[in-house]
Amino acid sequence: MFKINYEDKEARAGKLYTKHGIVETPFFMPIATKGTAKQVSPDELKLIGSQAIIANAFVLHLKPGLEVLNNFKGIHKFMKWDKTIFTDSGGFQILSKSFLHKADEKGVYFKNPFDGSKKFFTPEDIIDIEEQIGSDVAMALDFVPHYGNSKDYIAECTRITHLWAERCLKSHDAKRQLLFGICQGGIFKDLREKSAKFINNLDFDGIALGGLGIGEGRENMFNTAQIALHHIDNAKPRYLMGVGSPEDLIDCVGLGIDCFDSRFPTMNARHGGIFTSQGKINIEKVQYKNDENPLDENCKCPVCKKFSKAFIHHLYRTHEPIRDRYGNIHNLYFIQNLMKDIRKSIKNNEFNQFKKDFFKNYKLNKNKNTKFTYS
RNA sequence: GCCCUGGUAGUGUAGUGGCCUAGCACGCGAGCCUGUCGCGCUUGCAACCCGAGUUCAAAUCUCGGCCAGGGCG
Repeated sequence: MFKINYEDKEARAGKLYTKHGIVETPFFMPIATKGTAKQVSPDELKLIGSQAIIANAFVLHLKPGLEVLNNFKGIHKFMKWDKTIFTDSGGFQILSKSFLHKADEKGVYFKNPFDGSKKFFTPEDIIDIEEQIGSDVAMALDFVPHYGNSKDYIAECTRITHLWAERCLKSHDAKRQLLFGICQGGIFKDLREKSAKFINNLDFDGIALGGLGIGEGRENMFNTAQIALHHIDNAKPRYLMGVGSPEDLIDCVGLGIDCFDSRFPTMNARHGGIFTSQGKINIEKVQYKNDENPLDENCKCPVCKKFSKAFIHHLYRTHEPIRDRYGNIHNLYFIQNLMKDIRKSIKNNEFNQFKKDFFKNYKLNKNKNTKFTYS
């Protein structure tokens, strides 16, 4: 169940009710594909302000496997996270050469990257796995095309996504967990509209926008999200999968998105990219060698409370493993704090002013439309 | 004093006459990362100990010097 409590133009603040608690929206989920956020413990995630995380059903089904998870009566008790857990279906792994063997409208042939074995999964299989894992919110299996695939191909992926969506819904036990559907369509207006309408018309508990943030660039992403949102019920929670960066989160909340997840904060942290109120910096640069200030002057995270830029810089330069923890904790805290501020500003009807103030200080990267490819 | 061996980016190395405007790794600099298998990706910087020869052509061969390591006295 989802309830909107405040609206400020398109932006909304509300509550998503799940079996493991209420999630205040809009919110961001750290990624815990294998049942843990990289380098950060559940207790720390709570301190950081995370209300929910997202794990990966397909990956967990490979390791540790459903038998183990069933012995623990589900993922929550296994990983010791008693708040909300989403599970991604594995649809995104279709983009990955190391996972995908082939896919057609019957289902997906996934490779097990650990031992090379191939196995066929129907949408029903995936739903069954997600139910057994015991997440609070399951994601439907979708067929994610690469950015840059032909329109014909993307139309076909979208068609299959729709077939799968219906089958996921049909086989899903609504009493056990919430189920979100995912629209596709690439950045093609007609395909995206059609897909948003189709998924919206099914009885999902939430609607996700999939296949974005994969190289199309900010402008295409915003335009596409906006197009899709026109055809999605206002009352349903909207989830933009795979986003993202501080700047994208703010802008997308402004479009009316309630829910996000992304590896962006943690992946950046592992590569030296640190979020600050002035913009993203690379902590490995020499200019921080003697900098006694915290990573971000305005941050109250445990890392900023204690350490200097110079020390963190040193940890990165010397490849000390703990640098990943500090970087991840800071970046995740930065994002959770941002979401908290965003929620507050919506409640006070000051979202636009908040956004303006944020971008006054936050320097955007020069190259915003860099393409990258999954392998 | 004599003999041997070796001197290639900051470091470690590849290269024994033309394929070397010298390769690789680490380093240093710049950029990137968006439903994570990934301490990753892209790109730039930086060297043939010195001198004289041989040769159409030398990091590579010869001679002298300097330096380092080893052996003999």
